Amino acid sequence: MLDMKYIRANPELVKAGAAKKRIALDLDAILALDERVRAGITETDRLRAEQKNASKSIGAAAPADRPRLAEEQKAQKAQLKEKEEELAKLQAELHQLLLRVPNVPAAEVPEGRDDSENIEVKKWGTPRQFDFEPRDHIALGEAQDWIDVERGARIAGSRNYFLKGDLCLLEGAMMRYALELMVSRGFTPLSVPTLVRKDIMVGTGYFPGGEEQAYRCDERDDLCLVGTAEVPVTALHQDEILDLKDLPKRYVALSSCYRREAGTYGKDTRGLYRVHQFQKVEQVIVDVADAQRSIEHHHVIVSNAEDVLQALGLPYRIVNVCGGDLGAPQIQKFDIETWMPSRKGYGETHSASRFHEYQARRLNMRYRDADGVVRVCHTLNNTVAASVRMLIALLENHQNADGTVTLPACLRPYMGGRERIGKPL
RNA sequence: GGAGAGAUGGCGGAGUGGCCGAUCGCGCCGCCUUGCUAAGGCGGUGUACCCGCAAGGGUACCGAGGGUUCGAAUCCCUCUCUCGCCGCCA
Repeated sequence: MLDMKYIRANPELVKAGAAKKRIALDLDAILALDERVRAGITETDRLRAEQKNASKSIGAAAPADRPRLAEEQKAQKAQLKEKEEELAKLQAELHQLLLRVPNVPAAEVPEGRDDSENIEVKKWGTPRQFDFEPRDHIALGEAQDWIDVERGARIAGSRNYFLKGDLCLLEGAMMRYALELMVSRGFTPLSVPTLVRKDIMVGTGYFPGGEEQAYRCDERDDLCLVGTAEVPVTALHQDEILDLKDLPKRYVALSSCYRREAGTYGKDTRGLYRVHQFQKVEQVIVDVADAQRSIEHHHVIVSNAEDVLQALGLPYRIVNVCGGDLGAPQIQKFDIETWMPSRKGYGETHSASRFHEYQARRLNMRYRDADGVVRVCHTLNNTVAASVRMLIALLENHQNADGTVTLPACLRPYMGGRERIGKPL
């Protein structure tokens, strides 16, 4: 959420930002409503002050006079109540509108309508030239009895799966490697709730707007399944005023992630590219409101992810996500796409976002700066390693002609020291 | 799931209808006293919003939301959370 004061001071910037993101926004309606709200506040404050003074003088008056004076206050009270109700309604309306005002994208975000216009900013590694006919991860996984999508679907519907045997272990190995790498870099590991209250979904910017993508248990329990550990981790310090000396906060969390994938029928139906549930290690940074420091953190969290991919020996590219493909909350986003032979292309495995105070303001997460002034934090996050999508890349890129898969050195300690998995087919 | 106790400022802890945005203590900040240290004295010390060029003024907030009242931290209702007890489950 943007600060109303900022919007008032920079309406053209906000409008241009929404336009760059291709998000419809009637800012003038918001500005007009804001005027009415402020006038309402001034008015109710004045009436309340009168009311308070009158009450005080009743308390000070002779007891005999009090009933008469109290009687006279009743009309005032009714008027105040009416104004208050009117104001509360306007404020609620304004708040709802503000929740939908998109964050202003950075100047370095490219113009563009959709992901086809994202700009590649880096490429690492060379897609492997196979001297045999490579299998895709499903063919390989089923032949090795590593993947069972049929029973997954029977038990939980389409886009659900079982991982078995060494692939199950490999998933754990990759998660553990990613987690430990981040811990070695000073990130605090967290085990987090994956069911969160609806206001946390609002606080992190997923609601309103993303309701269709979330599994919801809120009818009975007001809880939603998170699509990423970003949600509980970013919200960890909700409603807190943090000490400057404790910033930045660096967290890493492994969690299950749940996505409804509404509106993707017929898209990526083969294999495990698009699934309803997966494991992910996520990194989150909370720091002071300093644009330059946010940019530095952004680079760091991207390079953390790059280090994982490089250690895994997976070719990837980084794209600077264009305005039209950017979500409402982000200032800027870099997606990392990993080479997947079966797609004959790069598939998104990481998403590094910079928010400035958009999330922190909604979460009411602040800190006291060196001058003692309370300010709203900045937040960022990025994937470290995402299961299934990166398992696809691992299996497909590192497969051998005989159907075995060579393990990257960094994962071997987590796989009993083995160099490869799978039986010759 | 059942019966109970509690929730006040950074912390501790008063406060049972008007003099309470809240005594006091600790902590913290500033100044002062005192060779140093220890100790002491004085003053200050929440968040948000509105009006104002500013100085300043105003409003709200005592877990959350409603209610009673001219007036609520204080009375009533609902909810949440915390703590310990019983039951159930792991």
